[in-house]
Amino acid sequence: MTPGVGRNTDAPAPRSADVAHLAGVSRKTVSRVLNNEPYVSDEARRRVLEAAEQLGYRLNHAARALASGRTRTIGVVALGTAGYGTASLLVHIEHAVRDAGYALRIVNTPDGDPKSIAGAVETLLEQGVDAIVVSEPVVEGEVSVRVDVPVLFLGAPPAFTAARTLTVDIAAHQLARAATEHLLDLGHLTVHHLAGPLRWYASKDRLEGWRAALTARGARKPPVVEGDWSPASGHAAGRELASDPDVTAVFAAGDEMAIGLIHALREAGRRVPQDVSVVGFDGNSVFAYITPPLTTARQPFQAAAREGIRRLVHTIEKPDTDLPPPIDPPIELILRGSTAPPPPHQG
Amino acid sequence: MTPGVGRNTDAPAPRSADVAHLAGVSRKTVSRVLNNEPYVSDEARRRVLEAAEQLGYRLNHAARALASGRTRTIGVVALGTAGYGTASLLVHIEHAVRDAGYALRIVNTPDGDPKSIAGAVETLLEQGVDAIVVSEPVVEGEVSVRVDVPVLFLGAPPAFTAARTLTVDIAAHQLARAATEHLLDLGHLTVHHLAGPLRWYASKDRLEGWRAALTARGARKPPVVEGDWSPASGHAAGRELASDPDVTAVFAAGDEMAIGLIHALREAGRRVPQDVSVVGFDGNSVFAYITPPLTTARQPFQAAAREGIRRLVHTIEKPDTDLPPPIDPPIELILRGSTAPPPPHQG
DNA sequence: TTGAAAGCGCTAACAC
DNA sequence: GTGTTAGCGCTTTCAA
Repeated sequence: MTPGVGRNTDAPAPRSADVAHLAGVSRKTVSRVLNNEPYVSDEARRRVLEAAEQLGYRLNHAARALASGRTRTIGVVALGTAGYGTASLLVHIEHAVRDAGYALRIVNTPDGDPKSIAGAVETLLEQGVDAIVVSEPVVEGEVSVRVDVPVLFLGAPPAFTAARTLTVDIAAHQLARAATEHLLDLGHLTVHHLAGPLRWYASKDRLEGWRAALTARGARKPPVVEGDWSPASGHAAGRELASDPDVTAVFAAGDEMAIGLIHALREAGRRVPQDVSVVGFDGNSVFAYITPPLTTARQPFQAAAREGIRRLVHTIEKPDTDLPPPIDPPIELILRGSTAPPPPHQG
Repeated sequence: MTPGVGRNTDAPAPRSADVAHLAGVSRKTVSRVLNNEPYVSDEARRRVLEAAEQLGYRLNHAARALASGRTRTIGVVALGTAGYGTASLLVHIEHAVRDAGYALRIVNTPDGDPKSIAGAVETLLEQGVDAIVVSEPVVEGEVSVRVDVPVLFLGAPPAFTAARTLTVDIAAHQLARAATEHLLDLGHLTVHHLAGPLRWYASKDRLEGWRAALTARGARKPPVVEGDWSPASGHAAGRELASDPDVTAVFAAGDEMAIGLIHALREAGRRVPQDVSVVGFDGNSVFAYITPPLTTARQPFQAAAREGIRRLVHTIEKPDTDLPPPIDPPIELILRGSTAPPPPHQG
């Protein structure tokens, strides 16, 4: 029963013609069966499947792509290095893509500036993809590529123009706002913000959510501190903020920066959460097990990936019909131990 | 200068024949230039490149693959969910693959049992790849697939037989041994072990490194506790171990399990590192910023990915020449604050 | 150093 | 329901 057993290993791989011959049908019928097309008798279908199995037949995707003009592959431009966020999003994208019956090509771009993104897109287009996913691109200038396949921008507005452009929000703005409001609700007079690199769209988005919350409550808007997503940058920011006694609450744009920040605060003798409250951003569950457990805003990576790929595949396969209505991603703030009411006011 | 500007967007994409025509050469010469083959005059090369640029020409990989039988693509069977280890390895593989001039296809397999791996390999083979990378497969039964491309097993022995099989070690055994020895050197009478799922090869490898260290020193071998890589499983294991006063040192097979473990120990009133020392495994730098900072064994992901892809590409391109000699991956134990000498003996 | 012809394995369009 | 014919865009002979 093991496919290929007994077949001479040096023999050329079987082609659809071999299957057709063995099944006693034409190549076209084989093709129909393999593509689940209608108008094939059950009997023919059965014989084809049996013959394919018996020969250990594997369809040649390159030939199919060449003949059909479609690759059944989705390309992803992944951003940044091995952070939890990127990795998590990628896993969910892979899953959604495979569920949809597509293959996945990935190109990573350590820095997501327009030029690198353009290069990555160009690479994917040349490799052959039916659509492209760009995750959280950095905004800063225009990307100029000729793109004739649909493009999905995850968690950011379009960074370049394509034939068909889709956008799926990851609700970062609302999450940032919810995180900030949580701190204000606890009684903090204001909330400081440790942002990601400000040239990243993701950073701006979170920053605006934070700012919107402060504006809505009429709270003072302290200057923003800029990090680079790394725990080291959070640590550096923490040293700075620790020296300012007015700082009682900080919203960090990433969990890892939050961890570095908390470490610096404690080194400076400021307790978390008794003296300073900290909220992170991402939702990595490992930070539930540190001391103090990190309160954080969970990004709905899975929902966003599913929804995005669903819309993308729809655009590939039924370009003329309307897209299904968007599903709003869930907003989830995970309350743990790093936040508390502010310390009593020290005249 | 922008490629494609001014070209009618609805016009068919230019083919190599169009480039040949514009450059005044044959299609074969265009092909030679694009593949960096010898025997092309500088003049012809220049004209071809210029024409390609002018037309915004993009080579069709599907056609090339069909004609040449080579895809210039490497497929990766990625294991597990979004852990730091997997993600980090993947990023380094992507980098190495791209440096080598290859494209990347990825199939993820949440559980790495033989059947899932066989399915993933089959999928990649059908999509078309020149080689396959299998990262840290689980051992448990045989995988039966007919594989006629070279396969690289990263951090584990071959999980199935292929035409050509390569192996690159991630030095987990040595790292586990070094981690255990570090604890013994501090004066601990023995070291407990929190392992990953024992059906994973990676778990067994680390377990054996731990056991080898104990054997070499003639230390008692306590029963192994089994986790599932998650911080929650580390936490559960920690509750168990905390109740045993003989436990003064634990080597955890993953950083995240170590974090959960430490949390449980502290909840039970056992201080880390004063009462119990803990060493993790992976090397995620964020855990340098928690309290206490985690001592851990850093896995040489980058070195292993580079070395593995280098050997794989050699096997694809020069199958008849000898492989370059293997480069031993570096062993790196990162000493931080979660380890200390054992507490004074309590008669 | 270059080119002409043949064909990679599949699907599209159209006949039956 | 099924088969026939003609390519998809490239590389591979092999000849010049």
